[in-house]
Amino acid sequence: MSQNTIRIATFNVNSIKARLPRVTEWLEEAKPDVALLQELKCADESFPHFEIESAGYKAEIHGQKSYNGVAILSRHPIEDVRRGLPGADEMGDDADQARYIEATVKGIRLASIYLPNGNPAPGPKFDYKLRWMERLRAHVAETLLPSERPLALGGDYNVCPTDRDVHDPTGFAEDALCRPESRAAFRALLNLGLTEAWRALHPNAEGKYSYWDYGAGAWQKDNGLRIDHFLLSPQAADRLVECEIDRRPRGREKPSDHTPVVVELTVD
DNA sequence: ATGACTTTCAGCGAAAGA
Repeated sequence: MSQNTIRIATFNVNSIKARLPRVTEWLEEAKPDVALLQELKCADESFPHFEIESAGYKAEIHGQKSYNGVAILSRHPIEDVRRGLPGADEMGDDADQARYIEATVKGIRLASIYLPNGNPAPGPKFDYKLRWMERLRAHVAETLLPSERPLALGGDYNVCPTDRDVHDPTGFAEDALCRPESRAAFRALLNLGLTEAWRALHPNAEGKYSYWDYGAGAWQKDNGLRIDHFLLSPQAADRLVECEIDRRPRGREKPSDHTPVVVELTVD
């Protein structure tokens, strides 16, 4: 007896308008049930709903002009949408940054996350990154995990979890993506009981990346970083079938600097 | 090599990205 599965992708598109041909052709070929997008760089009212619906997807948006912006695209109904993490009021400086959207699809609680980059580090942007990560940790601990439901948090975490996830560990040692504080905050999420899906299925892999800089021939030389991840609650990790990096979109004309990561989970 | 590339902005150079 075969089981039904759901395929969920995460993709930092680096402008949904500039990337629309890449995104629609990838949706047509990869056909994920859900696509979590980051860096839309557009306001809610200018999101290209017509083209996305024509590809077969409904979209819930948390947009922002010029910067940031996240979305949940789905071929199935999207329920109980939440925009933004709790705690913005205490932050003082980020009430507007559109970096988090959460919703339920087919009984799975999903989030699309665009974690702050944090460079240059040290500095105020790095402090902001660490505060944002603590807000995410608190929300997962206080609200999401206690529900004891399947939970998949996908997105651009802007963290290389270990040196195996960086083409040049020495050169990036002081970078906000690789610094010990960033990695400790990422491990604090895992220590709540979350599973990093790709690493769980590829425990010994090195040199597998989800981002390549536009410059210096980084893609051609495979000088990349693995910073796009899925974190799963125990109830979702028990359903984990597969997690793969889809390199195809990065090699095409006018690509995003990121490429999608796809996770497959069984559903009832 | 003080670089490299891309996107946005009521732009015309600068900021941000990672």
